[in-house]
Amino acid sequence: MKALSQTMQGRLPTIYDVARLSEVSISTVSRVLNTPHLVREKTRNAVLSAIDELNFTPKADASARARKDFERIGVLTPYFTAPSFVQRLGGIAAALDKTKYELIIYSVESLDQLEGYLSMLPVSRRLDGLIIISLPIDDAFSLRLQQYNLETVFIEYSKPGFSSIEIENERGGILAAQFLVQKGYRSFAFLGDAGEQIYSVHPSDQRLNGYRKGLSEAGFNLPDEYICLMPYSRERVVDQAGTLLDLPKRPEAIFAASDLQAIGILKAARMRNLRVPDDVAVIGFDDLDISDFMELTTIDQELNESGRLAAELLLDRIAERKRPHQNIRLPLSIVERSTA
Amino acid sequence: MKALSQTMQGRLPTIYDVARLSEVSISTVSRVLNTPHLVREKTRNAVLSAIDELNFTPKADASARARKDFERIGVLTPYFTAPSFVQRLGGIAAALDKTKYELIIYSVESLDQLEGYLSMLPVSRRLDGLIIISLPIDDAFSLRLQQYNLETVFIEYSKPGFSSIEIENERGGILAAQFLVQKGYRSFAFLGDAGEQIYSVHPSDQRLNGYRKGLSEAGFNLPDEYICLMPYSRERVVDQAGTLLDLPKRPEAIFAASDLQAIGILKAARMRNLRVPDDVAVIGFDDLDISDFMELTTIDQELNESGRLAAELLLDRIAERKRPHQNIRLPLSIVERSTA
DNA sequence: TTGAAAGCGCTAACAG
DNA sequence: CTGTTAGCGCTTTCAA
Repeated sequence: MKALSQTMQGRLPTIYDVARLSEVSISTVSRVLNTPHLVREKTRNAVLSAIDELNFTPKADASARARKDFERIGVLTPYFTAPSFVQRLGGIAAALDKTKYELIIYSVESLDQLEGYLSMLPVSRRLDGLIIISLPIDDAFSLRLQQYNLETVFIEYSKPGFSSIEIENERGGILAAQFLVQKGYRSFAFLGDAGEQIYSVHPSDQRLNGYRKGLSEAGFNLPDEYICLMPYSRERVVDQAGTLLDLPKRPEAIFAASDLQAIGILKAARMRNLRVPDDVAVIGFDDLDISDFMELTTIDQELNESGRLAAELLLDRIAERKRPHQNIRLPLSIVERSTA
Repeated sequence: MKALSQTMQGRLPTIYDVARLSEVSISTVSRVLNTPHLVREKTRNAVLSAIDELNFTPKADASARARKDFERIGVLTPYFTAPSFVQRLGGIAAALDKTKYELIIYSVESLDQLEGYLSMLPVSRRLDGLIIISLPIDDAFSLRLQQYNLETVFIEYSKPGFSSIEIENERGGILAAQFLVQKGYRSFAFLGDAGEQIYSVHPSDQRLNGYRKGLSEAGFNLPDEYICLMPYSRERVVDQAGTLLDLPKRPEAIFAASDLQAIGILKAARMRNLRVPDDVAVIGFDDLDISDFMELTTIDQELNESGRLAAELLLDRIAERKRPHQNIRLPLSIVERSTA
């Protein structure tokens, strides 16, 4: 026993281990497992007790079972630790919680890595389902997913033939504009993403379009100097927000394409001793958990719910392949707090 | 193509078929499946299209058999979406990133669930290693982990016979006290956890002890009315923080056991139109990503690094079982920003 | 970046 | 009845 645990070094026991312990050949062990009636009782019992002692399970069993059902759901996501992604993951984890499925996270940090995953995940096929967050997938890859029958749900993206959870980004921009106008602000700015990250979805532009549209419907326009598009990076948010605040004619209200950017504006405002919302009003987009703490007025896009729904859709389809695909649009709503 | 389908005559395709069709060796096919980044793009594409053409899927049991390990690292964690845990996870994910290991997250939300995982994980044994975050494990379970040879590293907890990453919580409290005293504040309060969550680690008490010790060494004391212990819940943080601020003699400085609680105090202060740090100074503990945005003065406990180190320790031991266990104490440091 | 070759854990044909 | 041995399809050194 002691000797054995040393030779096994943390591996699972194999029939070789059982054979050694019971002093027979591996064939005999195999026979005990498969055709026990062909083995003399005495030998068989010796083998069986060795099996017990080692807590042996034929690896093939596990694998054979696994062929029907891996009990694994994968999530392919960029910016794995950014708050908005975490909240979606939280929703997914919650939906998977009481099920048999494990949650595997594939964190994507480059286009290469994304393509690597998309090449191998469907083929190696050790997943029952896949959730892809905020990642645009080209046809070649989505075809693969279908060909290999890997059930997939998209969040913040969609593709014919797949279920998806999305929001109406343009509508969000319109909502922001309407809200700010109705609150009485008269000049408007926008802080959004420059969107140079080619491999991930960037809804900032659509939000900007909606914002512009909403403003113009109300008779306002959005001058180019009041539009600040920046690469997504925490450090520079505050600086960039500053440029908007330091404009000769400071805008009365700023719509940020994300809460993190809105919070950056708040910080920049504080550094300049500007009062929010009196000197400058700020509205964000996301409604992160922290936004409540910040008293940030924002647009709730139900991040948690998006994850939970995606997982539920996935599980439903896995359980019953004939269930139709669904393309869900989550509602957006203004959460009025104290920054606008 | 026709020739091929004849040679295959009704069998399922294997990597040999793929190799023949794409005119490479089986090793290369295997690499495309498992480590695509190690294969030249042109070769990879050739193999992939052969795979598609044959509709090849690797046999799970054959792979499982040939694979010497599971290529899976599990993380057992409570509060999976709380910022401090996310940051640790981020560190772990970063350390695992260029390796072959997948990251499986087991989110723990009750004592029952924890015990379930601790019973199953070592036995079903489909992990190469396990990282346990902020969860106290009793002897029966830790014995199980060792018995089944599941390599494990603890974060924010330790156990003889295991590697661990910890910080000196009491020292953190002392640091906070020294810092506040040296900044000239004269009356002090504490906001921490009531610690009723029996299944997870609660370092708040030790931080309080250190705080008390540091204050008393400087000749100050910490009256009971100035100690507010509350159940960990986002909603109530602000209310509870409020009670401290509404005290007849408001404390000049408050040390919060976590940044989230500190931010709660900030919000409560803002609601009362109190200036920070002039009317009340606030220092937190953690140094979350958002704390920088909040300009929160706090104690950095290197959350990212804790995750990264844990993963590295684990990988080292997995690669070489004889490597000694390590019990690492991460340094703490004051990050002075504008709230104290 | 690739290929040759030696396993992985197990089954099954064959010999004794 | 039992042991030897040759695969199964795949992964993984090791060299080239």
